[in-house]
Amino acid sequence: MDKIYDYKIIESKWQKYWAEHKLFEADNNSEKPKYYCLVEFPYPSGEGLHVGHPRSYTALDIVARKRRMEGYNVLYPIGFDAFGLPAENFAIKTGIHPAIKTEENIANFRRQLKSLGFSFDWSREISTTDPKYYKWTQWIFLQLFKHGLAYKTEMAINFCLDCKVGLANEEVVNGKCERCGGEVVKKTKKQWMLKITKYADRLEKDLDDLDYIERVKTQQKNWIGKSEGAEVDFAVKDSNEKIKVYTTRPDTLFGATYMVLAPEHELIQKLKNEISNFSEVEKYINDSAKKSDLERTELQKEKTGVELKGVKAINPVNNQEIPIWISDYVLISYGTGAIMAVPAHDERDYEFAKKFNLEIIEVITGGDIAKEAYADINNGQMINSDFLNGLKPQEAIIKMISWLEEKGVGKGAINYKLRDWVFSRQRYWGEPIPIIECEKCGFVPVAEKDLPLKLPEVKEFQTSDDGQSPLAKLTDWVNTKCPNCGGQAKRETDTMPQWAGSSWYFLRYIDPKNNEALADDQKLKQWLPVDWYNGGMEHTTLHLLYSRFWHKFLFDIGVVPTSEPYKKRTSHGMILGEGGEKMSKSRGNVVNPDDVVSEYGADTLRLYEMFMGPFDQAIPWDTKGVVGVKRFLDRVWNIYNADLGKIEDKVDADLDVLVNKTIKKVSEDIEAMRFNTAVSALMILSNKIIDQKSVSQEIMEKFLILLSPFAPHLVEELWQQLGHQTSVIKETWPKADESKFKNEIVEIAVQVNGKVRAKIKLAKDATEVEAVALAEADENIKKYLINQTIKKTIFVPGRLLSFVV
RNA sequence: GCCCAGGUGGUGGAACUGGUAGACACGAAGGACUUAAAAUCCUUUGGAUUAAUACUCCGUGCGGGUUCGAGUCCCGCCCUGGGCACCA
Repeated sequence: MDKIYDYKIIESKWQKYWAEHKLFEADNNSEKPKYYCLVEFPYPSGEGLHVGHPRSYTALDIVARKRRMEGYNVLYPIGFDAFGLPAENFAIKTGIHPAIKTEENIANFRRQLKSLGFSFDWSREISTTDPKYYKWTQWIFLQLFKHGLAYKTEMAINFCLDCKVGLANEEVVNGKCERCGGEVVKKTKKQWMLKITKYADRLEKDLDDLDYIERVKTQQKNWIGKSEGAEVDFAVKDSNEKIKVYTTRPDTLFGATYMVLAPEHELIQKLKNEISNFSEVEKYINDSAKKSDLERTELQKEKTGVELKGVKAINPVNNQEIPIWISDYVLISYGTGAIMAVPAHDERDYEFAKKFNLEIIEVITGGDIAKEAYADINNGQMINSDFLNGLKPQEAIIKMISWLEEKGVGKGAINYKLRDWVFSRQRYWGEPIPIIECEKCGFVPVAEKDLPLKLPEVKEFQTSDDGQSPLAKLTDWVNTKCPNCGGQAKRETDTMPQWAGSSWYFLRYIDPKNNEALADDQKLKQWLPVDWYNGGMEHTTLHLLYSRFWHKFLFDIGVVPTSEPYKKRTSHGMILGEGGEKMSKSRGNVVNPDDVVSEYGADTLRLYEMFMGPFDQAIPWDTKGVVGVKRFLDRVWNIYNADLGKIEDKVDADLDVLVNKTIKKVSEDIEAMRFNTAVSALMILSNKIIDQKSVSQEIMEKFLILLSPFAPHLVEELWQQLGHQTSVIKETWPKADESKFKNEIVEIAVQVNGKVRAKIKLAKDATEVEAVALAEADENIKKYLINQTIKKTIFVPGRLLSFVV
């Protein structure tokens, strides 16, 4: 009687076995080389695991399992990033404390993750909401504060009207809130900020030495937005004031015919008395302040502005008097908040100058400035530019910068688009910011011995209408003594953003129970850096950038031994709904992993997600494809348990060649994240075994080892059936014997004038002479070669033979 | 507008540094088993032509080019997805 592949029994049996034998626990005292695999820990939402999660987790599970068999001491941990809005919103609706809901969700996630058989080291599980964990999140914040990298400032921030919460620039997408899609307006608020800009240079430069996929590197570089140029001072006529501008095109200085200040520029108020039309100017300033980010970017069709009448600026290169305007196309937050306008060679300035009839002076040849601005920096030569005339723009830049420096009116300068990180949230479910504000002493950190500063209990979780955190209502908690002078003081009531806990979690896995330090020095040295980190593209400019920043800071103060956290970063594509659209409850196309596991088994789900398509690409879910993969596993089971094959003591040259090729292919594909073709290679091998009706024990074992990272439960069961007492994890990953397929018989193409006219079979390492002889004997080839002279013969061993006649 | 990916059968996708396009899988069609169905197994499956799974022709978004040979390289376009966006 055939034995049935009962995946439910098999999968729970082996999950239990792995846990009981602690097979996946990383060893802190091992002689083996270490390997640290990391996946982004999930936010434990109420909906449970998404089928997208296992895509990433299975991929690195495969890597982790392969590394163990290659003799590494592997750390593959998991935890939960559990602070955040959904649990809080649920609390607002139901009154159930976020901690309770979060605990429940984590339990569900843990169950789901375990049901998929990932080789996580569960003994190191962490949650960012655990006070023993966030003690160290707060501790890092205090170090940032002590080193002047955390500061509170009044500034215009992005404020989501729906969430009633301040947002980091990174969290605003197309003028809308990244999380809820609500309208985002500018609001002036006192906010805690982190000086990530201080690290802009290193965050960009150090990317070069990292093994990150190229897309991630370019996205981070674009976000950091480094640009090189010059700062130039323009004097204000009859005044001691100067207008400092940043430009990437100092070569065009002779073409600067007017200046534009951002409406928020401080100089406008200073020059109040000299500006004859100040009421008009003031009106413009107020109008643009009212605009939301969305309006300001949407209204980009028509430029607006007002001239500051009564004041003029002086162009330092030619002492020309030029008008000063204000306009909201100049941003206060970039560069110096003021520009020199060169309408002939900048599109925006051109548009503005045309609208307000301002002078346009061409200083580079090559364009037609009667029609449009000519911004090409690589062509043309300088004109109307005194000492720059005749130079190419790139040469002119160098000459101009040294001229500016010589005259003391400017210098070479670098600018970044990156802005400081808004770190306050007026929310309950986050880490309290451990700062006390004392009337006398200012901002005083909570003493390190008093950490963690626990999140107090509240009755209401709602942010107040004036945008205050729910903590602000707890007067007993808020009013406290200054740790410094003992006087009356108030606690900070804002909490940290969700990105805080995830900025360092990979360090805690290394030593998750340590209460004396965020992790032990020796252990950090043992495990860092993370060797391979996989996660979503959506975290490239948020989590990934933030955690690199924190890590660099921790490195600078001697807490961690490496300047970068992650050696290698890869990214998985999204899994879309069956119609090719994003999975969402409203579309009703959500696939629940629990259903797939119960209907087809964990091994099928894992294998399907690896097989469905290129790992880094977005792919729609296809239940039919799941069925196909399940059939494959059924057949593998039936090789031994039904009559599809026999295990025999035999030598089979064909299978021996194929198994060695498969070893090579699967090994290489896993490293290159080509899981789909690795699975296909395994299918080809199994089809061949079934085709031959029998297989030797040795080849079957090699096949099972190759399959084991993908479908570990099934393989463990079969491994046991083959007579083994220990887990397949204890085996050694096989090496391909390339000599086995060196002189395999292959079919090669014979071309005449580039067209395939015949196929011939010969040994892979056959010589050209042998190949030509065989080809010329072919009837069809004869037809093409008759009455022709062969001009040239091209032979690619193992591939093709080509005659040119 | 700029910066990344990408465009291959009915579908998801393969194709090493330019070397047999369509691996593997899904779907479909036909057959076997079955009282029947499901499951399973076998065969076929880019298009045209054909008795033929012989030969030939066409075929990797479009138009050119380089080459004995182009899905792959070069030039010029079109389209899709993602990122950035008045960043001076």
